[in-house]
Amino acid sequence: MGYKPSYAKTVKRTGPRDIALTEYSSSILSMIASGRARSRADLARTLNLAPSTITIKVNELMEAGLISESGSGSATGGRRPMLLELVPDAGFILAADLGAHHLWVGRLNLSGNLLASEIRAIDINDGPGVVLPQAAAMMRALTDPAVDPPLRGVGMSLPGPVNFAQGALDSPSRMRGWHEFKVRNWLAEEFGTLAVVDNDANMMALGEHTLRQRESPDSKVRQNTLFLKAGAAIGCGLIIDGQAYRGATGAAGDIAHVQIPAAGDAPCSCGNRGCLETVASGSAIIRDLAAVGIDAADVNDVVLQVNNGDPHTTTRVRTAGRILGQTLSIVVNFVNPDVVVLGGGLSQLEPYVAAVRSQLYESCHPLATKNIVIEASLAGSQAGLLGAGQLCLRTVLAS
Amino acid sequence: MGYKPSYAKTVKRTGPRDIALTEYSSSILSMIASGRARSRADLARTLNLAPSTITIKVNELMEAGLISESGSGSATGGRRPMLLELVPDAGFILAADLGAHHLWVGRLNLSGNLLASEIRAIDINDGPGVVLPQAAAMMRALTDPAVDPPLRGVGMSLPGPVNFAQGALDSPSRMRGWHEFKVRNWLAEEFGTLAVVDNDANMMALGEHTLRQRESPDSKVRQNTLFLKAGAAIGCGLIIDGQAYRGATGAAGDIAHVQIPAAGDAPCSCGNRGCLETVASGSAIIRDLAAVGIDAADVNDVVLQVNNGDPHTTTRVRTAGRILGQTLSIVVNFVNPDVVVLGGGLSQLEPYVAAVRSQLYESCHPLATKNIVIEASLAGSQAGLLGAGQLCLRTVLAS
DNA sequence: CTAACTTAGTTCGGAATCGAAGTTAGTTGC
DNA sequence: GCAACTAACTTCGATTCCGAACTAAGTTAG
Repeated sequence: MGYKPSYAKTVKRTGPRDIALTEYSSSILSMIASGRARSRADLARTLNLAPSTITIKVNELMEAGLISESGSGSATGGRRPMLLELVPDAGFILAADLGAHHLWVGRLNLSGNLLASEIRAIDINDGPGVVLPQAAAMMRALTDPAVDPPLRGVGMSLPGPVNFAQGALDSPSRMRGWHEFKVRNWLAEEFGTLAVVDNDANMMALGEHTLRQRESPDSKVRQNTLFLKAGAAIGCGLIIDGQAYRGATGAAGDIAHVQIPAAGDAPCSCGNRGCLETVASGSAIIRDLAAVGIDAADVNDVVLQVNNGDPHTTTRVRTAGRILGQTLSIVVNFVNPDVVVLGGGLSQLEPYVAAVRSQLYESCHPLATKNIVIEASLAGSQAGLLGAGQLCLRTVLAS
Repeated sequence: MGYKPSYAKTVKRTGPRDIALTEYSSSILSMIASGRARSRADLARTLNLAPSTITIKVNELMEAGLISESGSGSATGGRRPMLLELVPDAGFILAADLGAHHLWVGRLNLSGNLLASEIRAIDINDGPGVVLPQAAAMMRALTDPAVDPPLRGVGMSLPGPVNFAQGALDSPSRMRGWHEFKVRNWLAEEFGTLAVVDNDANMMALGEHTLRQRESPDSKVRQNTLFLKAGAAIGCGLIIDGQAYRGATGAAGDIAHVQIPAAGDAPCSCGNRGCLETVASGSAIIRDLAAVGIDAADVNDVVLQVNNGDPHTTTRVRTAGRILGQTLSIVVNFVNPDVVVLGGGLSQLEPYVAAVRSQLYESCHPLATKNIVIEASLAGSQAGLLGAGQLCLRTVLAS
């Protein structure tokens, strides 16, 4: 056979009608799905293609039943654009957000909208042999083979360091039995479809970023987002140029296990001592509250107590925010993002967000905070599920 | 009028022969100049174009006198590639590396090779009105209008935070008179050509990265480089995907003014207290040595003393390296680069490099140091000049 | 040393993309 | 409420770029 061009540009695609689509067709689908472009003119700008080319491609995709027009947008001094969307029932995506103690699954249409979801308490330490079949069953419960459009892919968010290329966790702490278990392959075989897995912070970052892009498609310049997940644990996801940045070995975004002076030599789940996570995370707060006789089972309890005005808890949360802000400022200085988003359970607390924000403004170089936006997550607890769906969607549409 | 396509693909280019070159022609020139591709087959892979297209483009460029074949490379199991290079005298580039106390200028051919250079002591605090004309005169001294090929561009490395879009410094400490002075515009007007300026750490990072790419064109995967410049001051440049990463406001890479415990509340030139730079920089070492009666005028003196085996200085240098390594580990964990390069005067000292390296291995997450390379700069003191030339070259060839 | 394989580069017809000019449909300012 | 402007989208001929098949020139294994 010999000649296998890596620059191949023509791909076959199965869909409502089998039709040959060119390279750019999948980019177009990706752009529409992720909200990076909403009209033909948008597409021409974003993909750097001639408007005439876009017309042809869009017509092909519409004839193939993959996209459709969905009314017109608002004018900006000229003719108003025709908005485009993926035909919602040309297929669907299943997504799962796996935490230490919860399993949240959802179903999304090809526009990346969450249509249904289900949550259940689990113990991650039961290992993949128990947890993954549970997840699969819950996801299947959201489908009905008799009437469903085709399943296009499955995405899963995992609460530990993920080797993205392998589709597996790499030495996660507090996740017995998961080390190097090929989660992605398992999902792909189980559902007989494309699957993607990534670290929860990355997924949440992507989910949040996509949501923000859709909310304000005008401000297309804000493409560098730093997402900090502060729940029971601390994690960080980075979006550079609209895409998840994973670094050389997929470890990028680690910030929880930085040694900080305020932590003294408190032992950390990672095996080291004095990590940020032993002071600024939800677990650390809960531990410290227990020491003074205040009972909180999980981060939600902490949130409740602060909302009820408990002064001790509020002070502790504020301290955690300030310390996190100090460490985060190093990273913000270095990465110089457009947006810093605070997610995870603690981000629901205004005192926490305020503490992080003010500490960032104090500790960062003025140039780094010049036009920065520091806000709590818009996606909230859905961020992980949305991100897992979004990453899956992008992968599906790009393949 | 009216229709100004931003996706325009056909550009005119002045050269030995005026000829219309397509979009890809400039990419080809860039790739060859930066060493990212050395043969037609390389170009096809790197640019994701069909080999046939490359043939056509390369022939055009050769007819236009911009590139030429330069012998054949070594075979890897098949026919050996014909190496391509920019015709050295189709033009040249001037570069300048400006420091607090030195001004180093150089002349490069279109292959990015340094052909001649000149260094002089200056005082940056004389301001742009004095220093820039000096620089221009020194650069002119490297040219001979009678016999030279055309000057294609000028690049300058600046020792402070640069707003890249503006081409000016933004609130540099210890650089009286430079704030918001439009250095790039000044150079462009002075030489009547394209000009680029950037922060010294970014320039050095690019110079080093380019050099490494040429040394081992086989390992094309190492595209994420973190370059740490440790001289009198500390700076950091980041190469992501082969290109300088500057962040939202051009402030990316700042690491010198992180507050660290070891610094206590030592005052820093930035106005804050307790910055990394007050402990781990060359200036800090010189200051501390003076306090115990050891005289060192600049970083070179420190280097000499360590090489002469002065135990006190060596210990101090090792301490600086360890402290730097601690802070750097936060960034290395977060960015997860393929390569960490140590540059600047202190990087000539094996004890310094060893201290940083061992501290990084100790403090970083194992996943982040899995395949990492931590080395002293190959470009050495030329890094800044090479980088300034390289960035200029890339800009020229891409325009 | 030959056969099988691998990699580099070329040729040429056909398909994909472009660019200019035009149409449609708004906004803005007087 | 009209003229001038701006933006979105389409049409169609001209051009570019691709892909398959080919030549060229090496390596490897028996």
